[in-house]
Amino acid sequence: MDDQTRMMTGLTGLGGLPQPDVGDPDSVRKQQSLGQPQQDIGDILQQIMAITDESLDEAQARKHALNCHRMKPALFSVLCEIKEKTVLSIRGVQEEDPPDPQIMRLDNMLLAEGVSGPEKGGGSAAAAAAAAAAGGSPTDSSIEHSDYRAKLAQIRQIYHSELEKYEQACSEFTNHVMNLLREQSRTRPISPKEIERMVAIIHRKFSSIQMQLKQSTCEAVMILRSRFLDARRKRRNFNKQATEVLNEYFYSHLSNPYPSEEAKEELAKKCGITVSQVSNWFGNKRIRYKKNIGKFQEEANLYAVKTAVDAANVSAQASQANSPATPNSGTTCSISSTCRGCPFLLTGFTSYTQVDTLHPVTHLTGGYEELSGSGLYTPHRLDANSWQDTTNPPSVTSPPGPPGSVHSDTSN
DNA sequence: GTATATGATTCTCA
DNA sequence: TGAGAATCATATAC
Repeated sequence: MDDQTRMMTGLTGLGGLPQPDVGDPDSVRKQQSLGQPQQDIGDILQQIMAITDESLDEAQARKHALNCHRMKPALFSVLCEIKEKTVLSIRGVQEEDPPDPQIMRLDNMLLAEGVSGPEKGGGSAAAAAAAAAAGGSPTDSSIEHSDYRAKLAQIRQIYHSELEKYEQACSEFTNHVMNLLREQSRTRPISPKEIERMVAIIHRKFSSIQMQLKQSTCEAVMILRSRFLDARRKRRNFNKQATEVLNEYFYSHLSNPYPSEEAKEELAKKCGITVSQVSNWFGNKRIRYKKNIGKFQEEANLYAVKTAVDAANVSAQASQANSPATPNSGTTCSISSTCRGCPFLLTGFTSYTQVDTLHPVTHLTGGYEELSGSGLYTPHRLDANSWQDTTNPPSVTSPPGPPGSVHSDTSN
């Protein structure tokens, strides 16, 4: 007799079903000789199906009868035997799966974006960094920042609530299956290892749902991020005063318009923009100036005149303030606020004004040049080694500004 | 609506 | 890493 037949014949006698006594080998033989095993199986299945419609009490009673059946130990041992054989085929399944790389990627991303993990940092930090890079007015940045944070918090909330539901459903189903298995373990051999494996299978099934949840959350974050980044691309022109400050610096350092980090910071502060925006501005300005010097001549003239007028005003104030005996005793540079502190002497500057208003740009190169060791400084003249003639920024060859000067062309 | 100006981004290079 | 160069995308002027 094969295992299945043994099992089935064993089952026919269980549960108080109206079957011949299977405990009696003669009876079984009689049955088989009658050629009715197929019919019996059909009947048994019918009866099993009917069990679901029976009342709980009846089912309990049958279960009790089954547990107390004198054939139970025999059936159990048969099942154990079958199990012993079949367990070999499922051994491979028992090996632990490595963590799904896709889930790991999603987890890392959600963590980095601040959706999972601790509430602080992550996304808000990313938003802060992005907002800082966005530039514009601080108010705008903070509005965008808070908007981003609010939306991210919303995503986070939905994610956690869905995750909670998922975990609850998963644990409920697992418990249910475990209870069923425990229950069944009274009538068939189920090892704790098997229960564990079953739980793992359930978790695997559920993890695909979890993956979907994580994936859609990531997508939502990506969409939010791209919208936020798109918003960053929305360009706003700097205000007039900021542009003037930058232009003043640029044209007054035309021989070497590469502000140092300190100068950039100072300019950024003065203009109400970020240091990277200052860098962008100078990068764009240098390229565009170089490409079309002619076009910028007018602008250069404008700033030359402006700086000359400013300087004249400063000199007038200085001569009023200073002793009449020393009319040219070193006023500070007024080309731009960033130049203040440079001993841009009136003599040098007067000549600068006269020359450059008559012959602009070609002579107006900004920066300071020491007059043959005299200690007096005049604006630089454009020379062959100037940045405008080379692809790369000039090496640090321009004359150093006076001590304490903030000019980058003298310090970098 | 089109041309131009301009701030930002991306890529390459030293 | 900073700069040049090309390019994108938007603002602004007409």
